[in-house]
Order: sequence, then structure tokens, then C-alpha cells
Amino acid sequence: RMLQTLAGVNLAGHSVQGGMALPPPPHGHEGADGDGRKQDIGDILHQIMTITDQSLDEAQAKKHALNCHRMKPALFSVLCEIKEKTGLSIRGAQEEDPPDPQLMRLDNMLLAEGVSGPEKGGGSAAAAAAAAASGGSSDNSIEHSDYRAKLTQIRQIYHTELEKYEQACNEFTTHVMNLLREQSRTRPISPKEIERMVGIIHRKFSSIQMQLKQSTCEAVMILRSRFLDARRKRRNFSKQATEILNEYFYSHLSNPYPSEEAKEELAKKCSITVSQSLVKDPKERGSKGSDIQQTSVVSNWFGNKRIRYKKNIGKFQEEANLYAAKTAVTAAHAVAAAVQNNQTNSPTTPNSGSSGSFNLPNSGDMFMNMQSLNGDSYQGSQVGANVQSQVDTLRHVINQTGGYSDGLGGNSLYSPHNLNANGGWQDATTPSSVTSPTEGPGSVHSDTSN
DNA sequence: CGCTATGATTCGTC
DNA sequence: GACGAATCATAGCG
Repeated sequence: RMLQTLAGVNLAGHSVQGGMALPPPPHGHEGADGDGRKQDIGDILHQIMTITDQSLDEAQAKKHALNCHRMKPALFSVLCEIKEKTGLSIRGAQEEDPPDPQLMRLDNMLLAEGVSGPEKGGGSAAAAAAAAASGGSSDNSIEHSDYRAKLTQIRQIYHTELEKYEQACNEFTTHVMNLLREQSRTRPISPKEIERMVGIIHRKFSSIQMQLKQSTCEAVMILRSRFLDARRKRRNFSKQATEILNEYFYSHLSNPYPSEEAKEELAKKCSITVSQSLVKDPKERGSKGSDIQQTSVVSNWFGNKRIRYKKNIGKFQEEANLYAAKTAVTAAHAVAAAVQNNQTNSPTTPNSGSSGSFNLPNSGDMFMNMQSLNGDSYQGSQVGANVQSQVDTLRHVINQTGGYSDGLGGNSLYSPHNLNANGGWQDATTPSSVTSPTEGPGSVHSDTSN
């Protein structure tokens, strides 16, 4: 309105009333006053719309004219007064709003994923190099480096975009502030107002940032799920690993439940790759890290093995023979040493490889000795554990060869599955499982089912 | 391409 | 939390 007024006075020589003095339109429903205001607004709009058509010089000249107008200081002070009064109502309407919880969540996630925050390792090249150095043959290192590379890519995009936004925000803020400063010559603008305006701009930009963060989070989630899916893929163990696990399984057939330590040892021996152990979100696993993950793979294997062995013992018989024979020699030797028995006519002619040819002289005595070692007193001790495994192996071989059948009254003391009537593994420590050869009902369940 | 083997996952139980 | 059982899903073979 001031513009209109001043422009009117200055350029057209009209007074304020000049505008109002226009003749009323012939069919006006509203009063003359309303139409006059309409006209005013129309003029202003027109001026605004045509402002781009004006040349810069023209606009500058107009501005200059406005600034130099004799009424300007007076009008300016009036405006200041009005502003002082109305500005108060604006102030305090918008206080510092609390941090957006969703934004905080996004920030936290980006931080946790290593997208925001300090750079780790520094770039994809470093990540790839680190992965290559750490893993070597493991295919997981490839996957892992791939994941890292992709994450780094996301990270880079995120930071570039963020920087762009920040730059744009700063530029825009500066621009607006310049504009306001410029405007403050013709209208009163308090620093508070500038501050508020800056706040508004920042909020606008932060909402854009939020979108960026959100889409970055989504990208990370997608990458993550894809990576996890890839890890879900089943990888067969290496032959050696399967062999080692099978050896343990068949040599501990009476109690194929490896302890945590044994699992760890087996995992180490089998060099279970991390990719095989990263089946679940690592966060879900224990804090111990890869050890626990790898032993869980071993647990999986034993769980599967137990159930499948039990389900179809016949199918595994050959395999059992193979592994039993494989370990028979060492087992026999070790048992001989462990037992420290004078009467150890140690099986020096193992004929390894052929399960059917393994011969055990004095098998009865040997067996009895082994029985005694199978007691509780040895459980838990290293010797006990060793002996237990060797006992298992020997028993198995014995059973397969039938070499012990004489003198044991046909009671097959070694059941290849050592399963009780319920289908579960007999507890090796319970006397009833393997004790007296003369046991009656207890042995009924034995391998005749084969 | 179908089938089997096998590693992983899920669910219920103890 | 470990385990068994069932199931899923893929590797690998013929």
C-alpha cells in the first residue's frame, strides 16, 4: 500500500484519495469502498506481475525515488510503531521445538550403520583391501568387501548430498538475509525477525535433510537385507571339514554332544568360514563374536547329523564304518596308553580302511576295561573324554566286525546308534547304557533293528 | 529338470 | 538356552 501510495503520489501525482475517487462501476454489488480496495489490490498485483518486465534501471530508479521521498521517514517510523505492536504477537508463537524423534532415530541408525559419523577405514579401497587382507580365500571376504563398498558408496552419496543441502541452505539464508537487509531500508525488520526467518529456512532444509536421511536409511536396509539374503545361501562345508566333523561324531557316537570348547575346537579345525557363521544378524548373536557364531554352525551340523543319523541309521552305516575304522588305530593306541594295562595286546594289525577286517584280540577284556573307563569318574577329565571317544570308536568297529561277539553272549553291547527306547541318545554316563554284558532288557533295543 | 544331500531356520519342549 | 523335529531352501549330481 505504501508502494502504491508513494508511487501514486510520486509518479502519477495522485493523492491517496485519488484512487478512491474513481467513479463507481455501473453494476457494483458492493459499496464504492470495496471496489476501491479491489482496485488498489489490482494495481498492486499488476505492478508485481509487471515488475519483471521493468528494466533494472527503471526499478532502481523507482526504488531510489521511494527512498528519497520526503514522506518516507515519517511513514517509516509509523510502520515501525505498527510493527512494534503487531510483532509482539508473532514472537513467542514458535519456540524451539524439541528434536524430532524420528530424525533422532534416523540419525542413530545412520550412525550405527557407519553412514554418518567418523569414517571407518576410509573409503571403499581401504575397506576392500582390509577385507582382502583379512579373509583371503574365504568367499565371505568378497561378499563383505562388496557390502563395505556399497555402504561406502551410499555413505559418499549421503555426504555429498548433505553437503549440497547445507551449501544450498547457507546460500539461501545469506540471500534471504541480504534481501531482508535491503528491505529493512524501506520497512522495519528486527533482528529477531531475521532470526526467525533463518529458523524457518533451516527447518525447511532440515525437512529435506530428513528425506535424504530416510532414503539413505532405506538404501542401507535394502543393502543389508540383500547381503543377509546372500549369506543365507547354503554353502556346503569343505570335504575336510565334513570329515573332521564326521570323525568327531562317529567317535563320540554314544554321546555326540560336543561341549562348547569342543565345538570351538572343531570350528577352528574345520576353519568354518565366517560366511558360514554369519547366518543371522550378528547383533542377534552373542557378544563373543565369531567364536559363538562359528560354534553355532557346528551345533547346526551336529543337530542335523544327530537327527538324520537317528532317522535312518541304515543309511549312515557305511559312513559310520568308514570313520570308525579310520580312527580305530589311533583310538586303540591311545586307549592302550590310557588304560595302562599290562594285558594290552594292542591291535597292531589294524588293517585300516577295511572295516570288516579290523581284529581285536582279547576283545572281551579290552572291552571290560573300557567299560570301567566309561564311568562317571572319568567324565569331564581330558583322559576320560579321550577314552570315551576311543571307546566309542572301538565299540563301533567291534560291532561292525563282529569280532567281539564271542564271549559276549550275542548281546550287542555296542549299539551303533546307542539309542534308547525313546529314540534318544543314551546318556553315556548312565550305567545302564553300556554296562554289564548280561543286562537283559536294556539291550533289547540294540542294533538288531539294522 | 528332478531328486537327494545338506546347511539353516523355526517351533515346541524341557 | 540346548535340543529334537519339522521344514525351508539351495547345492550338486545324474
